[in-house]
Amino acid sequence: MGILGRLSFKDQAFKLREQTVLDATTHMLASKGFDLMTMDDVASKAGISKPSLYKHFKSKDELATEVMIRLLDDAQDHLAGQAAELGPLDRLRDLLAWALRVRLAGGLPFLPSSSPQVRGMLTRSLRYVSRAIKLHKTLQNIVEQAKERGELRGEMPTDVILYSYYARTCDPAVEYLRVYGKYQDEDIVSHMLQVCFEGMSNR
Amino acid sequence: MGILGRLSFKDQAFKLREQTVLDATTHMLASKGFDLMTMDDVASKAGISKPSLYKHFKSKDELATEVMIRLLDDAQDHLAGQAAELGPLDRLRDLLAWALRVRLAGGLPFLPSSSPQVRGMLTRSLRYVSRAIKLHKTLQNIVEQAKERGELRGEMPTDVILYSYYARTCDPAVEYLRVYGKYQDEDIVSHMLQVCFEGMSNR
DNA sequence: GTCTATATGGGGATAGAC
DNA sequence: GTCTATCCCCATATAGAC
Repeated sequence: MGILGRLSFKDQAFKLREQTVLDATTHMLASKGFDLMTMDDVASKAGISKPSLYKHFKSKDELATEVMIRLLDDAQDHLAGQAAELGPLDRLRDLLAWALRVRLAGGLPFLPSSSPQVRGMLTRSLRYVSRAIKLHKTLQNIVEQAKERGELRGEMPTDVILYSYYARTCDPAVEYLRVYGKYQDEDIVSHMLQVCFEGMSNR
Repeated sequence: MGILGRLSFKDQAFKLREQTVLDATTHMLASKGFDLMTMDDVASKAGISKPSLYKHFKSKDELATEVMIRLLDDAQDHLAGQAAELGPLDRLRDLLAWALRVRLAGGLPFLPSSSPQVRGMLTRSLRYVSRAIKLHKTLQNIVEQAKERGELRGEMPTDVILYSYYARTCDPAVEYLRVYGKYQDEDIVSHMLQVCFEGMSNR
C-alpha cells in the first residue's frame, strides 16, 4: 500500500466532507448564483459551521473555483467515456445533452456566463484555466473532424461554432422552457439540441 | 398648451437628469452587472450625489427596473418602425441584429438571464411585466406568421422558438467572439444570426 | 433638490476556547 | 479541526443643513 493510500479515518472523513461541501456549493450556485450565495448558506447546507468551511477552502472565490474545476473534470471524463464508434457530431450532441441534463438535475452550467467578476475570478486560477484550455482543444479537434466529414458547416469559423456551443450549456432558454413551457426534461434537451444544430429556419 | 407640457426649466432639467441617470445605469449594468453595480458608481457617473439619486429613484431595484422598462420600450419602438414590406422572418432577424448592436455598443441584453434575484425583481414590477407580455405577444404573432409562410420550422413549438430567440439577445458567445475571437461588431452580428436561424449543422 | 455626514445591516473572514 | 462569538468592511439608504 502506498503512502498516499494510508489515510487515517479522520483524513478520509475530511475528504468526504469536502465532497459534501462541493455538492452543497454546486446546488447553491445553481439556485442563487455566486453573488447571492453566502458562506453561511453553504455551511448550513453542508451541515458544518462557517469556520470549518474556511478550513477546507480559504475563500469564497476558491470554493466556487473548485466547484467549476470539478465540473470541467466531469465533462472531460464524460468525453473520454464516449463510445468509440461515435462520430464527431454525435459526440458533440452527446456532450451537450449531458451538460443540459446535469443542469436540469440541479447542477451548474459549465460556462460561467454570469458576471465579469466571476469570469475574472476563474481566469485568475491557473488550475481552472489549464483545464478549460485542455477541454477547449479537445472540442476544437472534434469540431474540425466534424467539418471534414461535412457534418458541420465548413464555412463557419471553428471558434464561432465552439463559443456558440459553449453558450448553449448555459442557455437561459432551458429555464424558460421548464418554468413557462412546462416541458419535461428530455423534451427540453431534444429541443435545445435541435435549435443548436439545425437552427430555427425551415430548410 | 396642455398642462403636462408646462414644465418649468427646473422640471425640464430634472427630466433630463433622469435620462442621464438611466444612461449611466445602463452602462454600469452592462459592464458590472446588477450585484456589483453600486449606487455610488451610478451617482458619480451621472455627476450627482447619492442622495440626489435617491430623489429620482427610491431604490436600486426601482432604478434597474426603469432601465429595463426603457429598453423594452425601445425594442417595441424598433419593431413599430420596421419597413412595412419586411417579411416576418426578416423582422425577427432585424430585431435581433438591433439588440445585438445595442449590446455591442455598451448597452444591455434585454433579457435578464443573469440571476434569479434580478428576475424576481422585474416580475414584481407590474409596469415591466405588462410591457414584457406585450412584446412577447407581438413576437408570438410574428413567429406564427413566419411558420405559416414556411420561413420557420412548422414542427417546432412557437415557445421553443421564442425563448431561444430571446436567449440569443443575451448570448455570452457575443462577448467571447469579441474578446477571444477578435471579430468586428458587424461580423459578430452576422455570425450570431447565422447560428440562430440556420444552426451549425451542414444541410 | 442638492449636498456632507451618518445610520443600518449583511456577509466575508477570523480569534480563541475546546 | 470544530465550534461560538466577534470583527470589520462595504453598500444601501437617510437625516439634516443649506
